[in-house]
This record gives sequence, C-alpha cells and structure tokens, in this order.
Amino acid sequence: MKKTIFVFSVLIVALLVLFQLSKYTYMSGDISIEIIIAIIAITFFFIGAYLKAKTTKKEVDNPNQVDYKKIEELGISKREYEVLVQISKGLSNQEIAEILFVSESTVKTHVSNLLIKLNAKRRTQALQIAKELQILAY
Amino acid sequence: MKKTIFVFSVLIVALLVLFQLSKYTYMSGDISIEIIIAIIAITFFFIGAYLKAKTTKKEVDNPNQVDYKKIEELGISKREYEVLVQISKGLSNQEIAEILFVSESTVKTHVSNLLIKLNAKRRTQALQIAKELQILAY
DNA sequence: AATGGCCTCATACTAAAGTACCAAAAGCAT
DNA sequence: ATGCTTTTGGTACTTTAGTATGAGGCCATT
Repeated sequence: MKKTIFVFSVLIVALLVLFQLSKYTYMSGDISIEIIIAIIAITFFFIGAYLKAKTTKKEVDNPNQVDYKKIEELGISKREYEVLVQISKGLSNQEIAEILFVSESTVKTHVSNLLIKLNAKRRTQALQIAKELQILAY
Repeated sequence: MKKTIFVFSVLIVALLVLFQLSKYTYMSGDISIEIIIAIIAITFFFIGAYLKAKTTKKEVDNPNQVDYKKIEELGISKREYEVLVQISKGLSNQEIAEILFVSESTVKTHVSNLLIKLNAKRRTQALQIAKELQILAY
C-alpha cells in the first residue's frame, strides 16, 4: 500500500514537471511540439508497462514460491526438506541416498518423519500435500 | 508475431493522429496544451499497461494447462490418463481401484503401461515427467 | 555437564509398488 | 464379421517403500 502511494505521487510530480517543461521548451522554440508529445507518450507507455508488471508479478510468483514459514511450523528439518525436494524430482530412496551422501536407511528415516509431519501415507501424497501447502515449488 | 506487428502499426497511427490533433486543437485555441499532454499521457499509460498484460498472460496461463496433443502422441489412453491423475492426487493403487471401480490388478496394469509410455521407473518420476511435458495440471 | 534436537545408520519387519505374462471381454472401424 | 485397440483381470514374482525400534555422534542451549 505504501508503495502504491509512493508510485502515484511520483507519477503526479512527473506529470507536473512535464507540463512545465513543455511550456518552457515550446515558448523558447528550441524543441517542436511533436517531440515533446512523443517523449511524453513513450514515457507513460513504459510507466504503464512497468506498473502493470509490478502488480501482476505477485500473482505470477505466488504459486511458484516456497513458504518457508510453513516448513518451520511443520517442524520439517533442513535434511528432511532436502529429501522432500529429491522425492519431488521422482527419485528413489537409493538414488536420494547417493545424492545426499548418506545410506538408504537414513533416507528412509527422513521419509518416515516427513510422512508423519505432512500427515501423508505415501510419498506421492506427501508431494500433493506439500504443493498444496506451498512448501514445494512446481 | 503477426499480432506484434499489428499492435505496433496501430500505435504509430495513433501517435500520428495525436500529432495532428494536437496541432489543430492548439492552433484553434479550443483546448489548452496541458489537457492534450494529459490525454496523451493517460492514453499511452494504458496502452503500455495493456501490452504488458498481453505479453505476460501467456506465461501465467501456460504452465497450468494440459497439452492433450502430447498425451495422444505418447499413446496414453483415457483410462491410463485417469489413473495418472489419481496418482498425482497421492492415491495408492488400491484407492485408485476403488475410485475407478476396477480391481487393483487393472490399476497396476495401467500404471505399468504409463511408466513405459512416460519412460519412468517410478510413479513419482512419472509425475515429474508428466508435469514437465505439461500433461498434468498443477 | 546435561539436555534436547538433529543426523546418522542398522536390523527386521510389513506393506505397497512394479514386472512379466497371459487371457478374455468390450468397443470400434473397415 | 474380422481385426485392432482398450480395458479388464489374474497369478506369481521381484523390488521399493515404509514402520518400528534402538543407538551413537554432533552441536547448541541451559
């Protein structure tokens, strides 16, 4: 909200500056009216594009971002989360073990803890729940 | 591409029209220069916003849609796809069997065929590949 | 120094998942 | 009607996945 007010304030100031500038340059006869209008058009074209990008950015990013607070809330540890990420890549416990340089037993332990914390019965269900909770990026 | 050319053509024409309009109205003295500039600013502000929205829309929609052509290309049947959808919901073979009113054996057959067609070793990998191929919605 | 949380690993299970192979019924297009 | 694909289902088997339990090491906090 504060940002919105700031942006619009800047916009209004810019508009007023352009008014004065246009008057001055037109009076002095240095620059033709066409160029002034062109500059204004281009300027506001990019301002419009920029603001639209800003407002839509959150909608675009939101479903693709990880809610780290929720991970903490669920009591999921760093290592457990790493395992979860590997599961989402479709890897087996053995493959995850090799990537994380631990034994398959360790991976199984992490997976079991994950299933409990995510209240899931299977790893596929864990993935679905994790995505619903925005814990995993797509 | 064709759209882009069309849009920019319209933009240039609009700009030229505004040039002439500004000249005429300024000469006749009906409207002050400030109002002309304001109109141009507002107009191009919205044009910029509109174009930005157009270009980002595809990026937003794209990752959330199903590519049915690709499903056909892979030779995945209706029933097999139904099973794939249930897998993505985190269900077990037994649960899928109950939902689709078939035996667990049938589900296993479908899953095996799916894994071959998606070139996956596990159901979790099948999910990852399916999402990469945009066969599954998020 | 003791406590608690995390990571590690092992053993011994049980439960799913997945493979291979076969086969019959159903739906569909020529 | 005759192929063709899909769907269905079974048996027998192997491989992963997941549970339960215990235990040692590490590290930060108290």
